[in-house]
Amino acid sequence: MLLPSAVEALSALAQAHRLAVFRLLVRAGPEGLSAGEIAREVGVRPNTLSTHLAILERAELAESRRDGRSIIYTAGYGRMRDLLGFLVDDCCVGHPEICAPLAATVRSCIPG
Amino acid sequence: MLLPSAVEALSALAQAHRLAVFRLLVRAGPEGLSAGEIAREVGVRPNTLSTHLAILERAELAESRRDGRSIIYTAGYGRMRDLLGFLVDDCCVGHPEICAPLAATVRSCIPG
DNA sequence: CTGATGTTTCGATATTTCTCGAAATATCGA
DNA sequence: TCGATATTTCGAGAAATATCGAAACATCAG
Repeated sequence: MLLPSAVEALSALAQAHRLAVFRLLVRAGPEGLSAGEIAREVGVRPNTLSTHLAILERAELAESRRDGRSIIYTAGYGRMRDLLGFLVDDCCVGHPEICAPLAATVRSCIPG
Repeated sequence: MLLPSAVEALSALAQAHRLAVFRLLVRAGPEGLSAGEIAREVGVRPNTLSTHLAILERAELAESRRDGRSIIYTAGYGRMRDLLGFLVDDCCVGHPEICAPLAATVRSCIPG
Protein backbone atom coordinates (compact mmCIF):
# COMPACT_ATOMS: atom_id res chain seq x y z
CA MET A 1 0.00 0.00 0.00
CA LEU A 2 1.28 3.43 -0.94
CA LEU A 3 1.11 6.54 1.16
CA PRO A 4 -1.65 8.31 -0.83
CA SER A 5 -3.94 5.30 -0.46
CA ALA A 6 -3.11 5.10 3.23
CA VAL A 7 -3.99 8.78 3.64
CA GLU A 8 -7.28 8.24 1.82
CA ALA A 9 -8.15 5.27 4.03
CA LEU A 10 -7.13 7.10 7.21
CA SER A 11 -9.13 10.16 6.14
CA ALA A 12 -12.16 7.99 5.57
CA LEU A 13 -11.89 6.65 9.11
CA ALA A 14 -10.96 9.99 10.71
CA GLN A 15 -14.52 11.10 11.28
CA ALA A 16 -16.67 10.01 14.17
CA HIS A 17 -19.73 9.01 12.16
CA ARG A 18 -17.73 7.18 9.52
CA LEU A 19 -15.62 5.34 12.07
CA ALA A 20 -18.83 4.30 13.82
CA VAL A 21 -20.27 3.13 10.51
CA PHE A 22 -17.17 1.18 9.66
CA ARG A 23 -17.05 -0.53 13.03
CA LEU A 24 -20.71 -1.42 12.64
CA LEU A 25 -20.03 -2.96 9.22
CA VAL A 26 -17.06 -4.94 10.50
CA ARG A 27 -19.18 -6.38 13.27
CA ALA A 28 -22.05 -7.06 10.89
CA GLY A 29 -19.81 -9.34 8.84
CA PRO A 30 -20.27 -10.45 5.24
CA GLU A 31 -24.08 -10.14 5.43
CA GLY A 32 -23.76 -6.41 5.87
CA LEU A 33 -26.41 -3.84 6.71
CA SER A 34 -28.74 -1.68 4.64
CA ALA A 35 -28.11 2.06 4.41
CA GLY A 36 -31.31 2.67 6.36
CA GLU A 37 -30.33 0.35 9.18
CA ILE A 38 -26.94 2.02 9.41
CA ALA A 39 -28.50 5.48 9.46
CA ARG A 40 -30.84 4.47 12.26
CA GLU A 41 -28.07 2.79 14.24
CA VAL A 42 -25.58 5.64 13.96
CA GLY A 43 -28.12 8.44 14.20
CA VAL A 44 -27.38 10.27 10.98
CA ARG A 45 -29.84 11.47 8.34
CA PRO A 46 -30.06 9.24 5.28
CA ASN A 47 -28.66 11.80 2.86
CA THR A 48 -25.73 12.67 5.11
CA LEU A 49 -25.02 9.00 5.66
CA SER A 50 -25.05 8.45 1.92
CA THR A 51 -22.18 10.92 1.59
CA HIS A 52 -20.24 9.13 4.30
CA LEU A 53 -20.84 5.73 2.74
CA ALA A 54 -19.63 7.04 -0.61
CA ILE A 55 -16.41 8.21 1.04
CA LEU A 56 -15.87 4.84 2.70
CA GLU A 57 -16.61 3.07 -0.57
CA ARG A 58 -14.25 5.32 -2.50
CA ALA A 59 -11.53 4.43 -0.01
CA GLU A 60 -12.45 0.77 -0.55
CA LEU A 61 -13.26 0.38 3.11
CA ALA A 62 -16.85 -0.49 2.22
CA GLU A 63 -18.60 -2.31 -0.60
CA SER A 64 -22.23 -2.21 -1.68
CA ARG A 65 -24.78 -4.35 -3.44
CA ARG A 66 -28.42 -3.77 -4.15
CA ASP A 67 -31.07 -5.98 -2.62
CA GLY A 68 -34.52 -4.91 -3.71
CA ARG A 69 -35.10 -1.35 -2.59
CA SER A 70 -32.27 -1.51 -0.13
CA ILE A 71 -28.58 -1.14 -0.68
CA ILE A 72 -26.50 -3.40 1.50
CA TYR A 73 -23.10 -2.28 2.67
CA THR A 74 -20.30 -4.53 3.86
CA ALA A 75 -16.86 -3.72 5.24
CA GLY A 76 -13.92 -3.70 2.85
CA TYR A 77 -11.87 -6.22 4.78
CA GLY A 78 -9.09 -6.40 2.23
CA ARG A 79 -8.44 -2.70 2.38
CA MET A 80 -8.51 -2.69 6.15
CA ARG A 81 -6.01 -5.53 6.20
CA ASP A 82 -3.73 -3.54 3.89
CA LEU A 83 -4.01 -0.42 6.02
CA LEU A 84 -3.25 -2.24 9.23
CA GLY A 85 -0.33 -3.96 7.54
CA PHE A 86 0.97 -0.61 6.35
CA LEU A 87 0.80 0.84 9.85
CA VAL A 88 2.15 -2.23 11.60
CA ASP A 89 5.02 -2.51 9.15
CA ASP A 90 6.00 0.99 10.15
CA CYS A 91 5.94 0.12 13.79
CA CYS A 92 7.98 -2.98 13.35
CA VAL A 93 11.12 -1.42 11.94
CA GLY A 94 13.47 -2.19 14.79
CA HIS A 95 10.97 -1.61 17.55
CA PRO A 96 9.53 -5.00 18.44
CA GLU A 97 8.43 -3.76 21.85
CA ILE A 98 5.67 -1.83 20.11
CA CYS A 99 4.34 -4.86 18.34
CA ALA A 100 4.52 -7.25 21.25
CA PRO A 101 1.26 -6.10 22.89
CA LEU A 102 -0.40 -6.30 19.51
CA ALA A 103 0.64 -9.87 19.09
CA ALA A 104 -1.64 -11.06 21.86
CA THR A 105 -4.61 -9.30 20.32
CA VAL A 106 -3.89 -10.70 16.90
CA ARG A 107 -3.07 -14.20 18.11
CA SER A 108 -6.29 -14.42 20.08
CA CYS A 109 -8.34 -14.44 16.90
CA ILE A 110 -6.21 -16.68 14.75
CA PRO A 111 -7.48 -20.24 14.73
CA GLY A 112 -4.90 -22.66 16.02
CA MET B 1 -9.10 3.50 23.68
CA LEU B 2 -12.36 5.34 23.10
CA LEU B 3 -13.78 6.41 19.77
CA PRO B 4 -13.07 10.15 20.13
CA SER B 5 -9.40 9.46 20.84
CA ALA B 6 -9.26 7.09 17.91
CA VAL B 7 -10.74 9.76 15.65
CA GLU B 8 -8.20 12.28 16.90
CA ALA B 9 -5.33 9.88 16.24
CA LEU B 10 -6.67 8.90 12.82
CA SER B 11 -7.17 12.56 11.92
CA ALA B 12 -3.60 13.31 12.91
CA LEU B 13 -2.37 10.59 10.54
CA ALA B 14 -4.84 11.37 7.76
CA GLN B 15 -2.66 14.00 6.09
CA ALA B 16 0.19 13.24 3.74
CA HIS B 17 2.79 15.43 5.41
CA ARG B 18 1.90 14.31 8.90
CA LEU B 19 1.84 10.64 7.96
CA ALA B 20 5.26 11.11 6.37
CA VAL B 21 6.52 12.84 9.53
CA PHE B 22 5.14 10.12 11.74
CA ARG B 23 6.71 7.36 9.67
CA LEU B 24 9.99 9.20 9.77
CA LEU B 25 9.81 9.44 13.55
CA VAL B 26 8.95 5.78 13.95
CA ARG B 27 11.97 4.83 11.88
CA ALA B 28 14.17 7.29 13.74
CA GLY B 29 13.47 5.45 16.96
CA PRO B 30 13.88 6.75 20.53
CA GLU B 31 16.66 9.16 19.54
CA GLY B 32 14.22 11.14 17.45
CA LEU B 33 14.82 13.98 15.03
CA SER B 34 14.92 17.76 15.38
CA ALA B 35 12.12 19.84 13.90
CA GLY B 36 14.57 21.27 11.38
CA GLU B 37 15.73 17.85 10.20
CA ILE B 38 12.14 16.73 9.82
CA ALA B 39 11.23 19.86 7.86
CA ARG B 40 14.14 19.31 5.49
CA GLU B 41 13.39 15.61 5.07
CA VAL B 42 9.70 16.03 4.42
CA GLY B 43 9.99 19.24 2.43
CA VAL B 44 7.71 21.45 4.47
CA ARG B 45 8.37 24.99 5.74
CA PRO B 46 9.33 25.16 9.39
CA ASN B 47 6.26 27.06 10.51
CA THR B 48 3.91 24.75 8.67
CA LEU B 49 5.70 21.75 10.10
CA SER B 50 5.38 23.20 13.55
CA THR B 51 1.62 23.16 13.16
CA HIS B 52 1.70 19.54 12.03
CA LEU B 53 3.96 18.52 14.89
CA ALA B 54 1.62 20.21 17.35
CA ILE B 55 -1.28 18.19 15.95
CA LEU B 56 0.67 14.93 16.23
CA GLU B 57 1.72 15.84 19.75
CA ARG B 58 -1.83 16.74 20.75
CA ALA B 59 -2.92 13.32 19.52
CA GLU B 60 -0.07 11.82 21.59
CA LEU B 61 1.44 10.33 18.46
CA ALA B 62 4.59 12.40 19.00
CA GLU B 63 6.56 13.64 21.99
CA SER B 64 9.09 16.45 22.23
CA ARG B 65 12.07 17.49 24.33
CA ARG B 66 14.40 20.43 24.03
CA ASP B 67 18.07 19.91 23.27
CA GLY B 68 19.87 23.22 23.09
CA ARG B 69 18.37 25.29 20.34
CA SER B 70 16.69 22.28 18.80
CA ILE B 71 13.52 20.52 19.74
CA ILE B 72 13.70 16.78 19.29
CA TYR B 73 10.59 14.86 18.35
CA THR B 74 10.02 11.17 18.90
CA ALA B 75 7.11 8.93 17.93
CA GLY B 76 4.41 8.29 20.50
CA TYR B 77 4.71 4.52 20.39
CA GLY B 78 2.21 3.93 23.17
CA ARG B 79 -0.53 5.79 21.40
CA MET B 80 0.19 4.05 18.13
CA ARG B 81 0.00 0.70 19.88
CA ASP B 82 -3.39 1.67 21.33
CA LEU B 83 -4.69 2.81 17.97
CA LEU B 84 -3.60 -0.36 16.20
CA GLY B 85 -5.10 -2.40 19.01
CA PHE B 86 -8.37 -0.51 18.66
CA LEU B 87 -8.49 -1.15 14.93
CA VAL B 88 -7.35 -4.75 15.14
CA ASP B 89 -9.85 -5.50 17.88
CA ASP B 90 -12.55 -4.36 15.52
CA CYS B 91 -11.33 -6.62 12.80
CA CYS B 92 -11.09 -9.62 15.03
CA VAL B 93 -14.74 -9.88 16.02
CA GLY B 94 -15.57 -13.17 14.39
CA HIS B 95 -13.48 -12.61 11.28
CA PRO B 96 -10.15 -14.30 11.90
CA GLU B 97 -9.43 -14.48 8.17
CA ILE B 98 -8.84 -10.74 8.25
CA CYS B 99 -6.28 -10.94 11.00
CA ALA B 100 -4.41 -13.95 9.70
CA PRO B 101 -2.32 -12.04 7.15
CA LEU B 102 -1.52 -9.50 9.84
CA ALA B 103 -0.23 -12.18 12.14
CA ALA B 104 2.75 -12.89 9.92
CA THR B 105 3.71 -9.24 9.84
CA VAL B 106 3.39 -8.89 13.58
CA ARG B 107 5.11 -12.18 14.39
CA SER B 108 8.07 -11.31 12.21
CA CYS B 109 9.11 -8.54 14.56
CA ILE B 110 8.50 -10.22 17.86
CA PRO B 111 11.65 -11.67 19.34
CA GLY B 112 11.40 -15.40 19.89
C1' DC C 1 -49.82 3.15 -13.89
C1' DT C 2 -49.82 4.92 -9.10
C1' DG C 3 -48.30 5.48 -4.60
C1' DA C 4 -45.08 4.22 -1.03
C1' DT C 5 -40.41 3.11 0.43
C1' DG C 6 -35.33 3.39 0.37
C1' DT C 7 -31.42 5.78 -1.24
C1' DT C 8 -28.79 9.12 -3.63
C1' DT C 9 -27.86 13.66 -5.84
C1' DC C 10 -28.02 18.63 -5.86
C1' DG C 11 -27.18 23.24 -4.13
C1' DA C 12 -26.13 25.93 -0.33
C1' DT C 13 -24.05 27.18 4.07
C1' DA C 14 -21.19 26.84 8.21
C1' DT C 15 -17.07 25.01 9.82
C1' DT C 16 -12.59 23.21 9.69
C1' DT C 17 -8.09 22.54 7.67
C1' DC C 18 -3.81 23.68 5.26
C1' DT C 19 -0.58 26.84 4.14
C1' DC C 20 1.77 31.06 4.16
C1' DG C 21 4.68 35.43 5.50
C1' DA C 22 5.81 38.13 9.28
C1' DA C 23 6.81 38.57 13.85
C1' DA C 24 7.84 36.67 18.43
C1' DT C 25 10.37 33.47 21.58
C1' DA C 26 14.32 30.68 23.12
C1' DT C 27 19.09 29.31 23.05
C1' DC C 28 23.82 29.68 22.06
C1' DG C 29 28.59 31.64 20.83
C1' DA C 30 31.53 35.52 20.77
C1' DT D 1 24.96 42.31 25.21
C1' DC D 2 24.66 41.31 20.31
C1' DG D 3 23.89 38.58 16.34
C1' DA D 4 22.87 34.14 14.55
C1' DT D 5 20.25 29.87 14.68
C1' DA D 6 16.08 27.05 15.71
C1' DT D 7 11.38 26.91 16.45
C1' DT D 8 6.85 28.58 17.42
C1' DT D 9 2.91 31.84 17.34
C1' DC D 10 -0.05 35.07 14.95
C1' DG D 11 -3.26 36.56 11.43
C1' DA D 12 -5.11 35.81 7.05
C1' DG D 13 -6.62 33.61 2.81
C1' DA D 14 -7.83 29.52 -0.03
C1' DA D 15 -9.46 25.02 -0.15
C1' DA D 16 -11.70 21.03 1.72
C1' DT D 17 -15.32 18.98 4.73
C1' DA D 18 -19.81 18.13 7.13
C1' DT D 19 -24.39 18.83 7.18
C1' DC D 20 -28.82 20.11 5.64
C1' DG D 21 -33.54 20.46 2.96
C1' DA D 22 -35.43 19.60 -1.34
C1' DA D 23 -35.67 17.08 -5.30
C1' DA D 24 -34.57 13.11 -8.16
C1' DC D 25 -34.03 8.16 -8.90
C1' DA D 26 -34.95 3.15 -8.28
C1' DT D 27 -37.78 -0.55 -6.76
C1' DC D 28 -41.75 -2.83 -5.35
C1' DA D 29 -46.88 -3.76 -4.18
C1' DG D 30 -51.41 -3.24 -5.62
